[in-house]
Amino acid sequence: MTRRPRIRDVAELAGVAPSTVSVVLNDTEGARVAGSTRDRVRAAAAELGYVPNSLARGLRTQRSGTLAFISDVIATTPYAGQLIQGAQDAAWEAGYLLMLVNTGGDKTLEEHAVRALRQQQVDGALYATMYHRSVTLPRVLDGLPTVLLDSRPAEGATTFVVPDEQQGAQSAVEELVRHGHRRIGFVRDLHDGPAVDRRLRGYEETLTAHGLEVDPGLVVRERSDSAGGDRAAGVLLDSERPPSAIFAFNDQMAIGVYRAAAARGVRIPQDLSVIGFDDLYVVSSELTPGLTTMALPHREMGRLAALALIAERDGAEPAGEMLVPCPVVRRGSVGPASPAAATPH
Amino acid sequence: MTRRPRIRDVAELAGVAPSTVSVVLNDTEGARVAGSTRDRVRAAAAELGYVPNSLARGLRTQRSGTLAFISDVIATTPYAGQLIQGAQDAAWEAGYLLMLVNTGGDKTLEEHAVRALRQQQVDGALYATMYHRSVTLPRVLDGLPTVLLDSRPAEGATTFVVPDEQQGAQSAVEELVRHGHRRIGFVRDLHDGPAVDRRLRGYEETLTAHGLEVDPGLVVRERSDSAGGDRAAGVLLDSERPPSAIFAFNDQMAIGVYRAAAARGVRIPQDLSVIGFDDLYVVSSELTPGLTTMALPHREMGRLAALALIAERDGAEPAGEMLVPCPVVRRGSVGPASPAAATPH
DNA sequence: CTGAAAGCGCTTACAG
DNA sequence: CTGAAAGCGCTTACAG
Repeated sequence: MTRRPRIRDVAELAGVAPSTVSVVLNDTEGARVAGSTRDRVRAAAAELGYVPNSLARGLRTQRSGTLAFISDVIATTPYAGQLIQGAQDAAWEAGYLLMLVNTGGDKTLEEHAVRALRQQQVDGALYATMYHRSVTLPRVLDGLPTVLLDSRPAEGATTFVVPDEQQGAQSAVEELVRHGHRRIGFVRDLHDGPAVDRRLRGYEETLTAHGLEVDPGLVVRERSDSAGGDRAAGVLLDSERPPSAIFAFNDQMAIGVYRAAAARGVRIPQDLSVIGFDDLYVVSSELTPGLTTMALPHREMGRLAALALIAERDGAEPAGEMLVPCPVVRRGSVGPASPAAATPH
Repeated sequence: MTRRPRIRDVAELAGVAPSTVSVVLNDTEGARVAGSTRDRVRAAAAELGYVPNSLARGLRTQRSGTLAFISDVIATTPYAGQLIQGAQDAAWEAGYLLMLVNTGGDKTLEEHAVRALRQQQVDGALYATMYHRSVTLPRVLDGLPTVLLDSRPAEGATTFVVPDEQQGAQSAVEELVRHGHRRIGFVRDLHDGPAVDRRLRGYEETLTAHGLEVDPGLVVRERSDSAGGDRAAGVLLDSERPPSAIFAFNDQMAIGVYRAAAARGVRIPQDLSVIGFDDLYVVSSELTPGLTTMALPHREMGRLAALALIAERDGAEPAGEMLVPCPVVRRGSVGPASPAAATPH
């Protein structure tokens, strides 16, 4: 393998100075180069297969053309890929490449990693978390343009991109109301957090907006896994006045709702409508009937975050909170409310 | 934010030349520097929070300290994370950072991306695919140390890291034989490929090794999704002499096996044992009973690939084929063979 | 044991 | 319209 050509090789072949090659290949503003010279330079570069060395360029311009993608354990979840994909696509279009680091939530590793990333002169950082939560940025990130992905800053005014949880919950409930449901249960996570808080608010406000009663007895707290969903739905289905529809905090809990229904001979969607959240596709598409659920717009979030980061790096004002809408994905778990709804048989 | 310190700043503070700082901080071989000088340099570096600029270093040393991770659509599958995580961990330990590019299988994009990556002077490339298959490396990669991840080279002697499919199938069948099964069905993918070919061979050879009949009627070809698994298992369960156990090509097909069994009143594992492949955890752990399956060692594969790549970059001979064992993950779908096995009731 | 010089491969004022 | 020079921040022979 022969050595890669340098700018000087192109200059010699074209019979010009290296600086002229640089100016031509970069289309430098305000530099006047004769058309014939341009052509000669371009031809020479093409002939040699010249590709500029980004390290040398970065050293000179103080821009590396790379962005850090730092995440806790995100890359190991099924969603992560979309977040990365979206960020990468937007970065790519703007001429940036992503340097990836997964910290596994280890703060010491995180600090070392950020140091290594800064050493590589990344132009900015995307800081992503596994699910929507509140975080404190590590100090090593100080001074580097940073955008949070799927989390919000516990302090400070860092730009952040998160799903519009409240709108998602609102759309979910409206989907049910539209099908005639009037008593709608909500099986929620045990713990509070940005996601559950906003989904709960969206649920309550939408009920109110439609003149429906907000019955605390219809909201059951449980662990946010399928077993928890099973138990929570059990409480609802076994109550005096069972709901005709259940909105599950997430798809894992929705699996449990299916189980609770099956155990009681309650059919979905004939006797009970179910709507989930997250669109964990391996789950939602494999259930019978398929689960109607709110999708988390990970790809779009990744795109927007990268775009915002690049803009800030280029001097734009921090964008602050960026909410990305969650679209409904209709499968088969929502049907019309029937008078006999949720009555065990 | 004040400008980051350069090596000259450290040198001035320590009262030495920049070259001495470099030698001390890099622990350069064969360079004799007085202990007291070393201490002064280290103290000065620490005081200023000095971090060398990798771009400048890379320009000089012709090593960027970065590795490319190129994949088709891998980052969007649940497995991808582990592959990346393993590669990243190993790279990190060796002082490398990963630059990620997802091509989505687009060859034009791939070519541009590789060019950009080479422009960034990556020291080597990991080329990963979504599932075990045969690939032809793009020419733009010529001359760059490369290791294939989860795929094998259609031509050439590129080092590649893949799961040991045959051993996996062997372990799966032995797990069933150990439980007394003698008639074991195999529901396989419609198409041939490195994975299915080797799993089939492992299945057949293990049966033979145990003196069991290899009945072509026990191998059913279908689409490798749950619907396909459902149909294939149906054929097996409805046959004259149904098997007491089914080995599914992958977990998606295993879901279908569960469905076919349920539809016929065949209980798992009492009447029928099932073992899958892939350990698609969202699936395998949510089924009832939990699915016993062969895990794809993605994390380990990522580790080994990165290690092999770095070794080659450092002058080692290409390692060729690297097989990584697939461990069995026991849940609840394998039980003892019973005489009444798989008899519908 | 330590320092001065050259050079990695670019880009950017600055001359002409 | 084009070229010569300086410099980005390091490391590496080479002197001394």
